This record gives sequence, C-alpha cells and structure tokens, in this order.
Amino acid sequence: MELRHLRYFQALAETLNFTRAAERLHIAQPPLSRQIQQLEEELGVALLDRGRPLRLTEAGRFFHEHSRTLLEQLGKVCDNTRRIGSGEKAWLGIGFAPSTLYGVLPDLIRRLRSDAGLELGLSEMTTLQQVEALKAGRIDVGFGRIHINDPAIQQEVLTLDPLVAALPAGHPLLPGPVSLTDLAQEPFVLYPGNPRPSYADHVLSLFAAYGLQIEVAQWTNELQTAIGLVAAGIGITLVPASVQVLHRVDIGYAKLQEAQATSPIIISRRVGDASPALTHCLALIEELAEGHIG
Amino acid sequence: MELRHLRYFQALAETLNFTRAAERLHIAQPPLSRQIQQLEEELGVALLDRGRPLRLTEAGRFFHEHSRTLLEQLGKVCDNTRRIGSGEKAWLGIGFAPSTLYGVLPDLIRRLRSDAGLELGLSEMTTLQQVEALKAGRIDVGFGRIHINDPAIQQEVLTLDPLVAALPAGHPLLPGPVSLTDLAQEPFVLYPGNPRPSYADHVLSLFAAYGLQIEVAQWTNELQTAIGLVAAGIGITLVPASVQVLHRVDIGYAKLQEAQATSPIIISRRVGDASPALTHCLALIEELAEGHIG
DNA sequence: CTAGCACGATACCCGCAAGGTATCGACTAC
DNA sequence: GTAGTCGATACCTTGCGGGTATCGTGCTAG
Repeated sequence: MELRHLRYFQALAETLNFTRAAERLHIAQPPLSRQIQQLEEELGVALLDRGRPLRLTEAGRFFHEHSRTLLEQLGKVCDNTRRIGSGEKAWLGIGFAPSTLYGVLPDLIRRLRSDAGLELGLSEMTTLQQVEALKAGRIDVGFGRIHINDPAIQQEVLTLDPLVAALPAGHPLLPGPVSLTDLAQEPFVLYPGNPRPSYADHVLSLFAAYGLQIEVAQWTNELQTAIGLVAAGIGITLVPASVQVLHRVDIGYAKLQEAQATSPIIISRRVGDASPALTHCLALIEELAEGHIG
Repeated sequence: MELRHLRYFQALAETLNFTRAAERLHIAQPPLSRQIQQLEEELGVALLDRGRPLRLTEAGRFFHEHSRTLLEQLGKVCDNTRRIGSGEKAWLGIGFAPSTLYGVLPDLIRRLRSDAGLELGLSEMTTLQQVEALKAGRIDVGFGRIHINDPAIQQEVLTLDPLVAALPAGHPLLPGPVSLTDLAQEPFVLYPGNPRPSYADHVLSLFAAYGLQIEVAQWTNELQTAIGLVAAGIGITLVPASVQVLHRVDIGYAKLQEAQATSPIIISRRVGDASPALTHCLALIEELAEGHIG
C-alpha cells in the first residue's frame, strides 16, 4: 500500500464518482479504477458498493474517515519537520522511567509544552534504554532512577525522593514510621524484574547496606502491578514518596525511619551536548528545582 | 511523498546504517540512498548527519518518531477495516450538532464505546450537513436540533429540552422565571448565523408564535461565542437547558414561564436502514431515554 | 419497451522511476 | 600507509503507474 492509494480513495470517497475524482486528481479514470481495485484487494475488503448511485460500504466509510485524519496528520508532521529543519522550531526528545512521572516531570513537561518554539517527543523507557537512545540520538535527555557508567553519558542527580513503604491496608506496621529492619521481616514484591540493573537492585543494595536481606515473594515488571499485588496481600514494597499520589483505599504508605533511604531521579544526557533546546530545558529544570526547595 | 519513503526512513533511523537497513527492506543499498535523498529533498530538510557514525539530525529524530506512530496507526486502521469488512466488527458513523453534546449524547457514546464489536466515528456537523452525510453514507445516525423535510431521511424527536435564558450575571431578570414577552425587550445574541435553516430560526419562530419579534444585536456561528458575548453584555440568548452544565460566574440562567418553549433533540437516519449496528444503537438510546424518565 | 447515455471496467500501450550491478570515494582503524 | 567499511554515483533494466480506446451495464426518458 502506498499513500497514493489513500489519496485516491480519499478523493473518490468525497466525490463518490470515479470520473470526477480522477479529474480532481489530474489523472484519467481507468488508472483510478485500478488503484482502488488494488487497495481493495490488499485489504481484502470491498470499500465501495458499485451500484448506482455509488456508495461506500461500512468498511469503506471507516477507512475513509481514518485515512483522512492520517493524511492530515502526515501533513502536519511534514510541516513541523520543515520548521525544525529551518531552525524555526526546536525538538527535544525526552525519555523517562515510568516512576519519574509521579514527581516533578509532569510540571516540567507542561512548561516545556507551553513553549511554542519547542516540539516534545516523549517515550517511556528504562534508564538502560535511555542510555542507548541518547547515544543513538533518539532522545536528548532522560529521567531515570539508577546510575549507569558510560563514558558517553553524563548523569546528574536531580532530586532524592525519600522512599516509603507501600503496605496493604490494615497492616500492623501502619501508619509508620517503620524501620528497614521491620520491613525486612516481610515478603517483598519487587520490580522491575528485567532488564537489569534496575530500581529493584537499588532497593536490594539498600537493605544490604544495613546488613539485611529480604525475601522476594514476587517479581513484577511494573510498579502498577506491584502495587496491585501489595493490595492483594502478596507482600510489601518500597516506592519513591512521589508515588503516594496514587491513592488507593486498599494501600497504605508508611515513612521510613532511615532518612538516607532514598531513590534519586537522575538526569542523563550526552556529554558535550550544548543544543539550545537542551540548555533551555536544563535551565527550566534548575528553576523548578529551586522553586521546590525555596 | 509515498509510504515507501516513510518505511525506508523508518528502517534507516532504526539501524543507522544504510547497508543493513537496505537488507532489512530486501532491497539493495543504492536505491535506499536515493529514496532517502528524495525524502530529504521533498521536505527541504536534512534528516541525517552523514558523518561517521551516522546520526539523525534534530528534524530527523522528530520525523522518525512521528512517522513511526503514523505507520502504526495506519496498520491498525487497515486491521480494523478488514475486521469490519469481514463482519467481525461493525462501524457506526455518528453526526452531532455541537449543542447535543451537553445532553444524553456523552452517556450514549460512552456506552457504545464499551462495546468491543463496535467502532465509532464521530463528526461534528449541523443538522443540514447530517442529512447530506447520511445520504452519502458518511454517517449512519445524526443528532440535531431542527426538523428537515427530506424523503430519504427519517427523523424522530428523542427529547424535548426546555429552553432557558442565558443572561449576564446581575441582570435584573435573574433569577427568573422569565416570560418570553420580557425577553423580547432585550437585544439578542443568536447562533448559528449560517448555514440556514438553523437553531436560530427555531428561536425566532418560537417568538413569532407568541406574536413577538426580537432584535438581534449580534449573530455568531457558535454557542460558545454566543455565551461569551452574553457575558460581555452584548445581549441575551436562549439555550437548551442541558447547556447549563457550562457554569460560568459571569452568566446566569433563568427558566421560562412558557413550558412549551423547548428545543428538541432530533435523531436522523436513512429510511429503511436496518443495519445491526444502527439497530443496536437505537435500542440503547431507547433504554437510556426510559432510564431518564423512570 | 427501447434508445440513449452516463459511468465504471477492461484491454493494451508507453514512459518513467524504482530497483539492481558495478564502482568510486571518503572516512576509520590498525 | 593500508585495509576495510560504508555511503554515493553511474548506468542499466524492468515493472508499474498512467494514458487512450473501447466495452458493458444499468438508469432514464420518451
């Protein structure tokens, strides 16, 4: 299938007349017939009722509606690409680990969005994937939670989120505060299971630093799932404090006694990247961070 | 531009290597080079940094990101078109006049959406456009506010919304109830100005039925604008009661003494259209209407 | 009922551009 | 410097998109 097919079908669906559609497309009528036949064949679906008067089938109406919006979107993408290429606009690719979405990131994104000269590209990815994406140029900045050593990547700690324990509602340790020693007695739900290294390793090493070892009752790949399993009583888990915005009646959060039990939000970027968009973004981050503290 | 260009650029952006991308596309490397050059020429933008290692430019990253989602969307559209064509799914095109969105329509849409075997197509259009779209097969059912005589179209009144007066905050006629005679003393903001016949004619004929004539201080094309002008003190207007969900501190609504001053929500459909999706939709509407009354 | 016509499908030809092969040239790495 | 990697260029081939001519069919007017 080619865009030609979409464009031709578009014209045909609007005029419902092969001859006039062909005129509008500045081609003769027979080639149009052929292209439409090809399209129908490739889809394996009749898009038109060939009776008089010509009518779209149900599938045809659906395809018409959606291919139109696709073509419009493509037009906009091309436009914006030209603008970015001519320096009229800038583009900033942002990679983020899911858990960073509960903290300052939404605010940052909102502010960057309000900048008319800036187009944002957001992709959810692990810190490890961020490093790859940075090197490949797919993103310009990443927000993650773990340290990774790579000579081409520069990392900075943005904030230190205190960790809190997520416990099923009615758990005896609630409302806290609790100690790591107490928590180590409980079965854990840890995430993400892969790829490693991950936030899970950060949690494990935290306990190890206190000479503690925890039993992992269940591995999951996502925070949301982990929280669900905690609610179901499978175990407990540690989450960054910002995750507490997830209110659930079947979950309680408890502060930790150990103030140094934290999870960082880490900004990754290419070493030596001094593009204006990135600089602007970093300046905005600085500003937001100061606002938070002050 | 053709889909070929997008697909090729996609592969290239992912591998960042002409030779390997060409392999993946099952073509030789030189044609790939040419197609990419064409794409860049058409966009008038460099998408690649031709140094070693190969890198995407900022515009290239943007185009990569967005063309990927476009291609994915296209894939889904084709899939769903096939499903609809094979009868596995149904499609229902709905046209609606903007003001009907404040009433039962959202609830109906929500329920129809929850039906996995049904794809919805929503288009905002005037009642007049609905008639054309029904005949052309672009939609299967329309929700509007005015009667139109057309032998191919069947119309039924779904509900009769009482009309209420929209007045600027602090207006002496507030909080009502008010009579049409009182209102006829005030300048009016009426909408939509075109195309005619429209809801405005319904309002005019309502006053005419009581032997009253109103002065139209301002015509607008949209309800939102009209409300804004009312708030600005240009005049007053009559709106269906369901519009009152638009709370504004600078607008007050007053009931009318004349209970027969109503605006209908009118369902339009093709005469003799007995498709399962439409039947299902109409049954659901019936159900919702009963729930409203009971 | 039939002649006329409107309109889409079919048949067939032409030219162009997409794809292939061979090769060059530039940058990298040792 | 030299070998190797990889994209660009040159040139050929061919498949396919588009054109013209014509057919077939179903609506319509009388």
